[in-house]
Order: sequence, then C-alpha cells, then structure tokens
Amino acid sequence: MLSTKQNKLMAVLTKRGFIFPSFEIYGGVSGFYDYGDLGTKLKRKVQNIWYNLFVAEENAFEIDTRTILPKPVLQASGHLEKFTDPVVQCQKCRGVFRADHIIQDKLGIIVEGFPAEELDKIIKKNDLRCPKCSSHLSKVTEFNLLFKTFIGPEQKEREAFLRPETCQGHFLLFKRLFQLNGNKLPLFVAQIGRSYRNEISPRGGLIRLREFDQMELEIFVDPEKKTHPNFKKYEKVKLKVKPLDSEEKEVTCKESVEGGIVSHELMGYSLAKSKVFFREIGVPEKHIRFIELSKDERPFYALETWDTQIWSETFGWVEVTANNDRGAHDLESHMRGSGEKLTVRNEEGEEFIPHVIEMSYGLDRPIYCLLESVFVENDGRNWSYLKLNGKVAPIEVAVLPVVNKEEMVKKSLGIYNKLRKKFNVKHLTGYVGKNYAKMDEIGVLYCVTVDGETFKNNTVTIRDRDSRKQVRVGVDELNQILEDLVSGKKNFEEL
RNA sequence: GCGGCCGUAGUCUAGCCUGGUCUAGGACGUCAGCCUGCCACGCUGAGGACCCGGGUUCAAAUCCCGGCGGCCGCACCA
Repeated sequence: MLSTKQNKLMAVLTKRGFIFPSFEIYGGVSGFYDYGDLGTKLKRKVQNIWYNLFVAEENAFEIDTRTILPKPVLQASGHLEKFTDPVVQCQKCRGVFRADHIIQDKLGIIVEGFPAEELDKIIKKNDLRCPKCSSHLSKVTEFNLLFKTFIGPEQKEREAFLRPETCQGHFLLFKRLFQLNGNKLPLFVAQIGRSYRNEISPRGGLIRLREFDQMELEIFVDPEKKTHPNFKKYEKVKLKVKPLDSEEKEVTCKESVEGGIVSHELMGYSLAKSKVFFREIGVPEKHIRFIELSKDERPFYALETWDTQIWSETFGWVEVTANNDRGAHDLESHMRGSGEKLTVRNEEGEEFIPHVIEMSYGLDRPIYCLLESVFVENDGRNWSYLKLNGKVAPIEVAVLPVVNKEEMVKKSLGIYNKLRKKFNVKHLTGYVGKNYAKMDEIGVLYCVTVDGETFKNNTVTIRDRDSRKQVRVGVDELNQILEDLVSGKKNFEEL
C-alpha cells in the first residue's frame, strides 16, 4: 500500500537533492536511482560508520575487486544455474521447476536454449503438469537476475556477468589473502562495492534496486572454531530475535549463543554488531529485529541465515542485512570449478575447507529505512523534517543572518568560513523562519544565527532542530560547543 | 512478466468525457528587487508544463494505437 508518508518523503528527498530517478530525462528506468549531493554525503557517512565497526575494529583486510565476473566463476558459485533458467511455478503447491527439465523428462526432447515462449507452447500443448502434485503450471518465466555482457568481442565463450554480490571477490582471492594472513585462520576480509541484479520488476524506490551498494565482511574460519576473540565486548547487546521454531523474544547476545538460539558464537556476534551498527546510524532500537530463515527461504549456499530487519511503516519488516553461515560452499565450489586447492591445515595437520561466516549489508536499503524512521511528517505546524543524528546528517550546521543586511551577512559568512573547516555547513540568507524550515527538512541539527547582539557582545544563538529552542553562546566557544553537540558528547539541554 | 488504474511546470492541480475560445488557468515552491530584527511573513516582478512516438482530423492536452514510466494486486525478490 502506498503511504502518503513514503510519497512525501520521496518528494522531499528529490526536492532537496538526496536522490533522483536515474536517466530521468530519457524517461527513467525503474530500479535505478542516482544520489545527489546530500544523499552522497549521507551515504558516505553511513559507510564510514560501517567501516569503523567492520573493517577498522575487526582489523579486516580490505579489498576492492572487479564487478565483472567471467562465466565460469558464476557457474561454479551456482548463481548461473539458479538464475538464468526458464522456470515455471506450480499454481497449487508453489513448487518452482525448470521448464526445460520438465519437458526433457516427460517428453524426452532436448530444448536447451529455447526461448520461454517456445517452452510455454510445448508445455501447454502437451498439458504438462507439476511433477509433484500434477496441478497446472504457471507461464514460463525467464530468470535473468544476472546482467550479461561479453569480455572482448561478442562470443559465447567469453560471456561475463555483472556480479550479483561482492563476496565472490573475497572467495576468489582467498588463497592469496590466506597467505598474507600468515596462513592462519580466522581471516577477515571486507569490501564495499557495487552489485547488480536484473530484477524482473523492481518497485518501492530504494528498496529494490538493480544497481546497488553492498558492504560485506567475510570471516573464513575453522569449522570447529566459530568463535570471536572480541565476543565479550558485545555479549551484553540486547537482541530482538525471532527463531524459526519459537516466538519473538528479547535476549542478550550471550543468551542467544548459550541458549542455542543461534548455532555458534560468531553468529551471535554478527547479530550484536548488526544491532550496534543500526543503532549508531540512528535507527530506533524497537525497529531492529533478527529473524531466522527456514531452509526454503534462505540462499542456496547457507547453512544458517539470520536477517537483520528494520521496521518500515510503508513496507513492513525490511531485510537490510543477511548474516549467513555459508559453510564450505563457496570455497568448495570454486575449488571444483577452478581446480585450485583451497584447503588449509589445522595444527594437528588435518586438511579442511574453511567455513565462511558472512555479514552482508546493503547500503541503499538501510539508508531508506533510516530516512523513513527519522522522517517527521508533521511537527505540528505542517513542517516536515529529518531527525538525523550528528553522525549521519549530511549537513550538521547552518549559519544565517537574522536579516539580509550587508554587515550581518559579512559577519555570518566569517563564522561560516571558520566552521567549514570542521563541519559540513551551509550559509543561507533571506527570511530566517523559512531558512530554519529548509534546514530542518534536510536534517541540519543546529542553526547558528547572527543578530544585532552579535555586534554588541560577540555572541550568536544556536537553534536546536528538534526542540526549536535557542541558546546564546560566545562566538569564540562556538566551535567547541558545536563539536560536543554534533558528536553527541553533550545534549542541547545541558547548555 | 500478467491484470487494473494513472501520466499537465520542482510539487499539487484546473482543463480531457462533449477536439477549436488553451498564446494551457490557479496554488505552493524557485529566482530577482523591496520590506523584514527569530520560525515556510508581506508587496512587486520573472522564469517554468500538456511523458515519448505514431495515427485520425482543417484543427489534438483532449479521440485512437504503440512505447516508456508510476501506483495497486498476482508472481518474482538466491
């Protein structure tokens, strides 16, 4: 259901330059959005918070791998087989089958490479039914989740695809990185980058994109040692969890591990960190939960999956992070596909394939969910504003003269230029009331106003976005005070 | 992808049914000037639109077809 809130938010975001529909002047294409100035700044700030938590704190290797993958890579990973085939779905039991397989099995004719319409005709003509329950089948649809291209001249053997997830890069580099890690596990590898999925029909703005950013941390571990040296630091984090076989409940990270809700320490750790990340960027705690996926729901490679979900008024619970235990799947399949040996030995000399624990974050979705949860549609005067915290707000401070008089503008510009060294700050002239409203709308936390008194005693006022209250402070202490406020060290009320 | 609804400035909208008076009207926003000493203020002025392509017609924002895009439902979303 389309809510007016989402409509209003998207309108504000476009109007103020956070995001724009891509290729708009050519009519646009669904599933693609560009980020404008404010959106890009917001995105970078969210990325940085992730970086601090998942790269810096984890002491992870950071990599930047290619977005184009040659066909054999995706053949090995299983993506190609899963997502470029014609499929039909049983209308009764909901089973999904490969259309070409059904035809081949029942009729014995080879139909590889036939277009979906041909397969559809054959199925209709021969009245082929669901192999499980013999009910009618849906129309044949082509799964084209991978964007296809060619390396070099267009020829079948050089087919390539845009990566559907960044982590294939981690797996492909495993051998090298393991060596650089002193042949030791665990090995932490992180990457922030683009991925592409050719969704059949993306909807919902930033929720389902065809080109999107991911932030992924893959931890290669000994399957016997799915633990984390830093576990203690996060064991007390409270988690709202919904396990497969029981009701939603709140437990600490430690309890989730000890109570067997998650199957090992690293999974508990992943969830706790996820909670901390989303809390930091400003998602209300009650809007964050973790849900275990059943075998049918989770990706084909996963042994265990816990999605982090954020509550959206418009879309309900939205998946923003997949915390996966990928087991040995990836290294095993790339070992098979490439012929390279990707096993390691433990201290006892036993050879094994490392398991992969994955924390896979989207960037665009969390940003949308965040924006929706901090969007105040009406503050009581029919103004809307974004209640972003200082860590993510694209612009933290604005400076404005109370009236558009030359000497006042000169003064406020001076203050603006000083503040620019430390903050993302805007300078505005014109009618103050309107400017406050404009700044509220893009999430600016504090407005510094130059007025008549500034000339008498060198003071200015700081206006707090959320309370709209103002306090008067000396120009000399402005920098320090703003820094404390923006970083969250001080509350506005304490001033 | 299938079915339903829809597409007029940055936004909301009038006009469409019943083709001509539309050189497309209004409101908000934008910009400029004046005013203004604290919360989308007031006055004056400026700029800005019929989604794209084709057809019917003397004449198309208006009727018809196709495309693109949006929303809703179904499906899809490893």
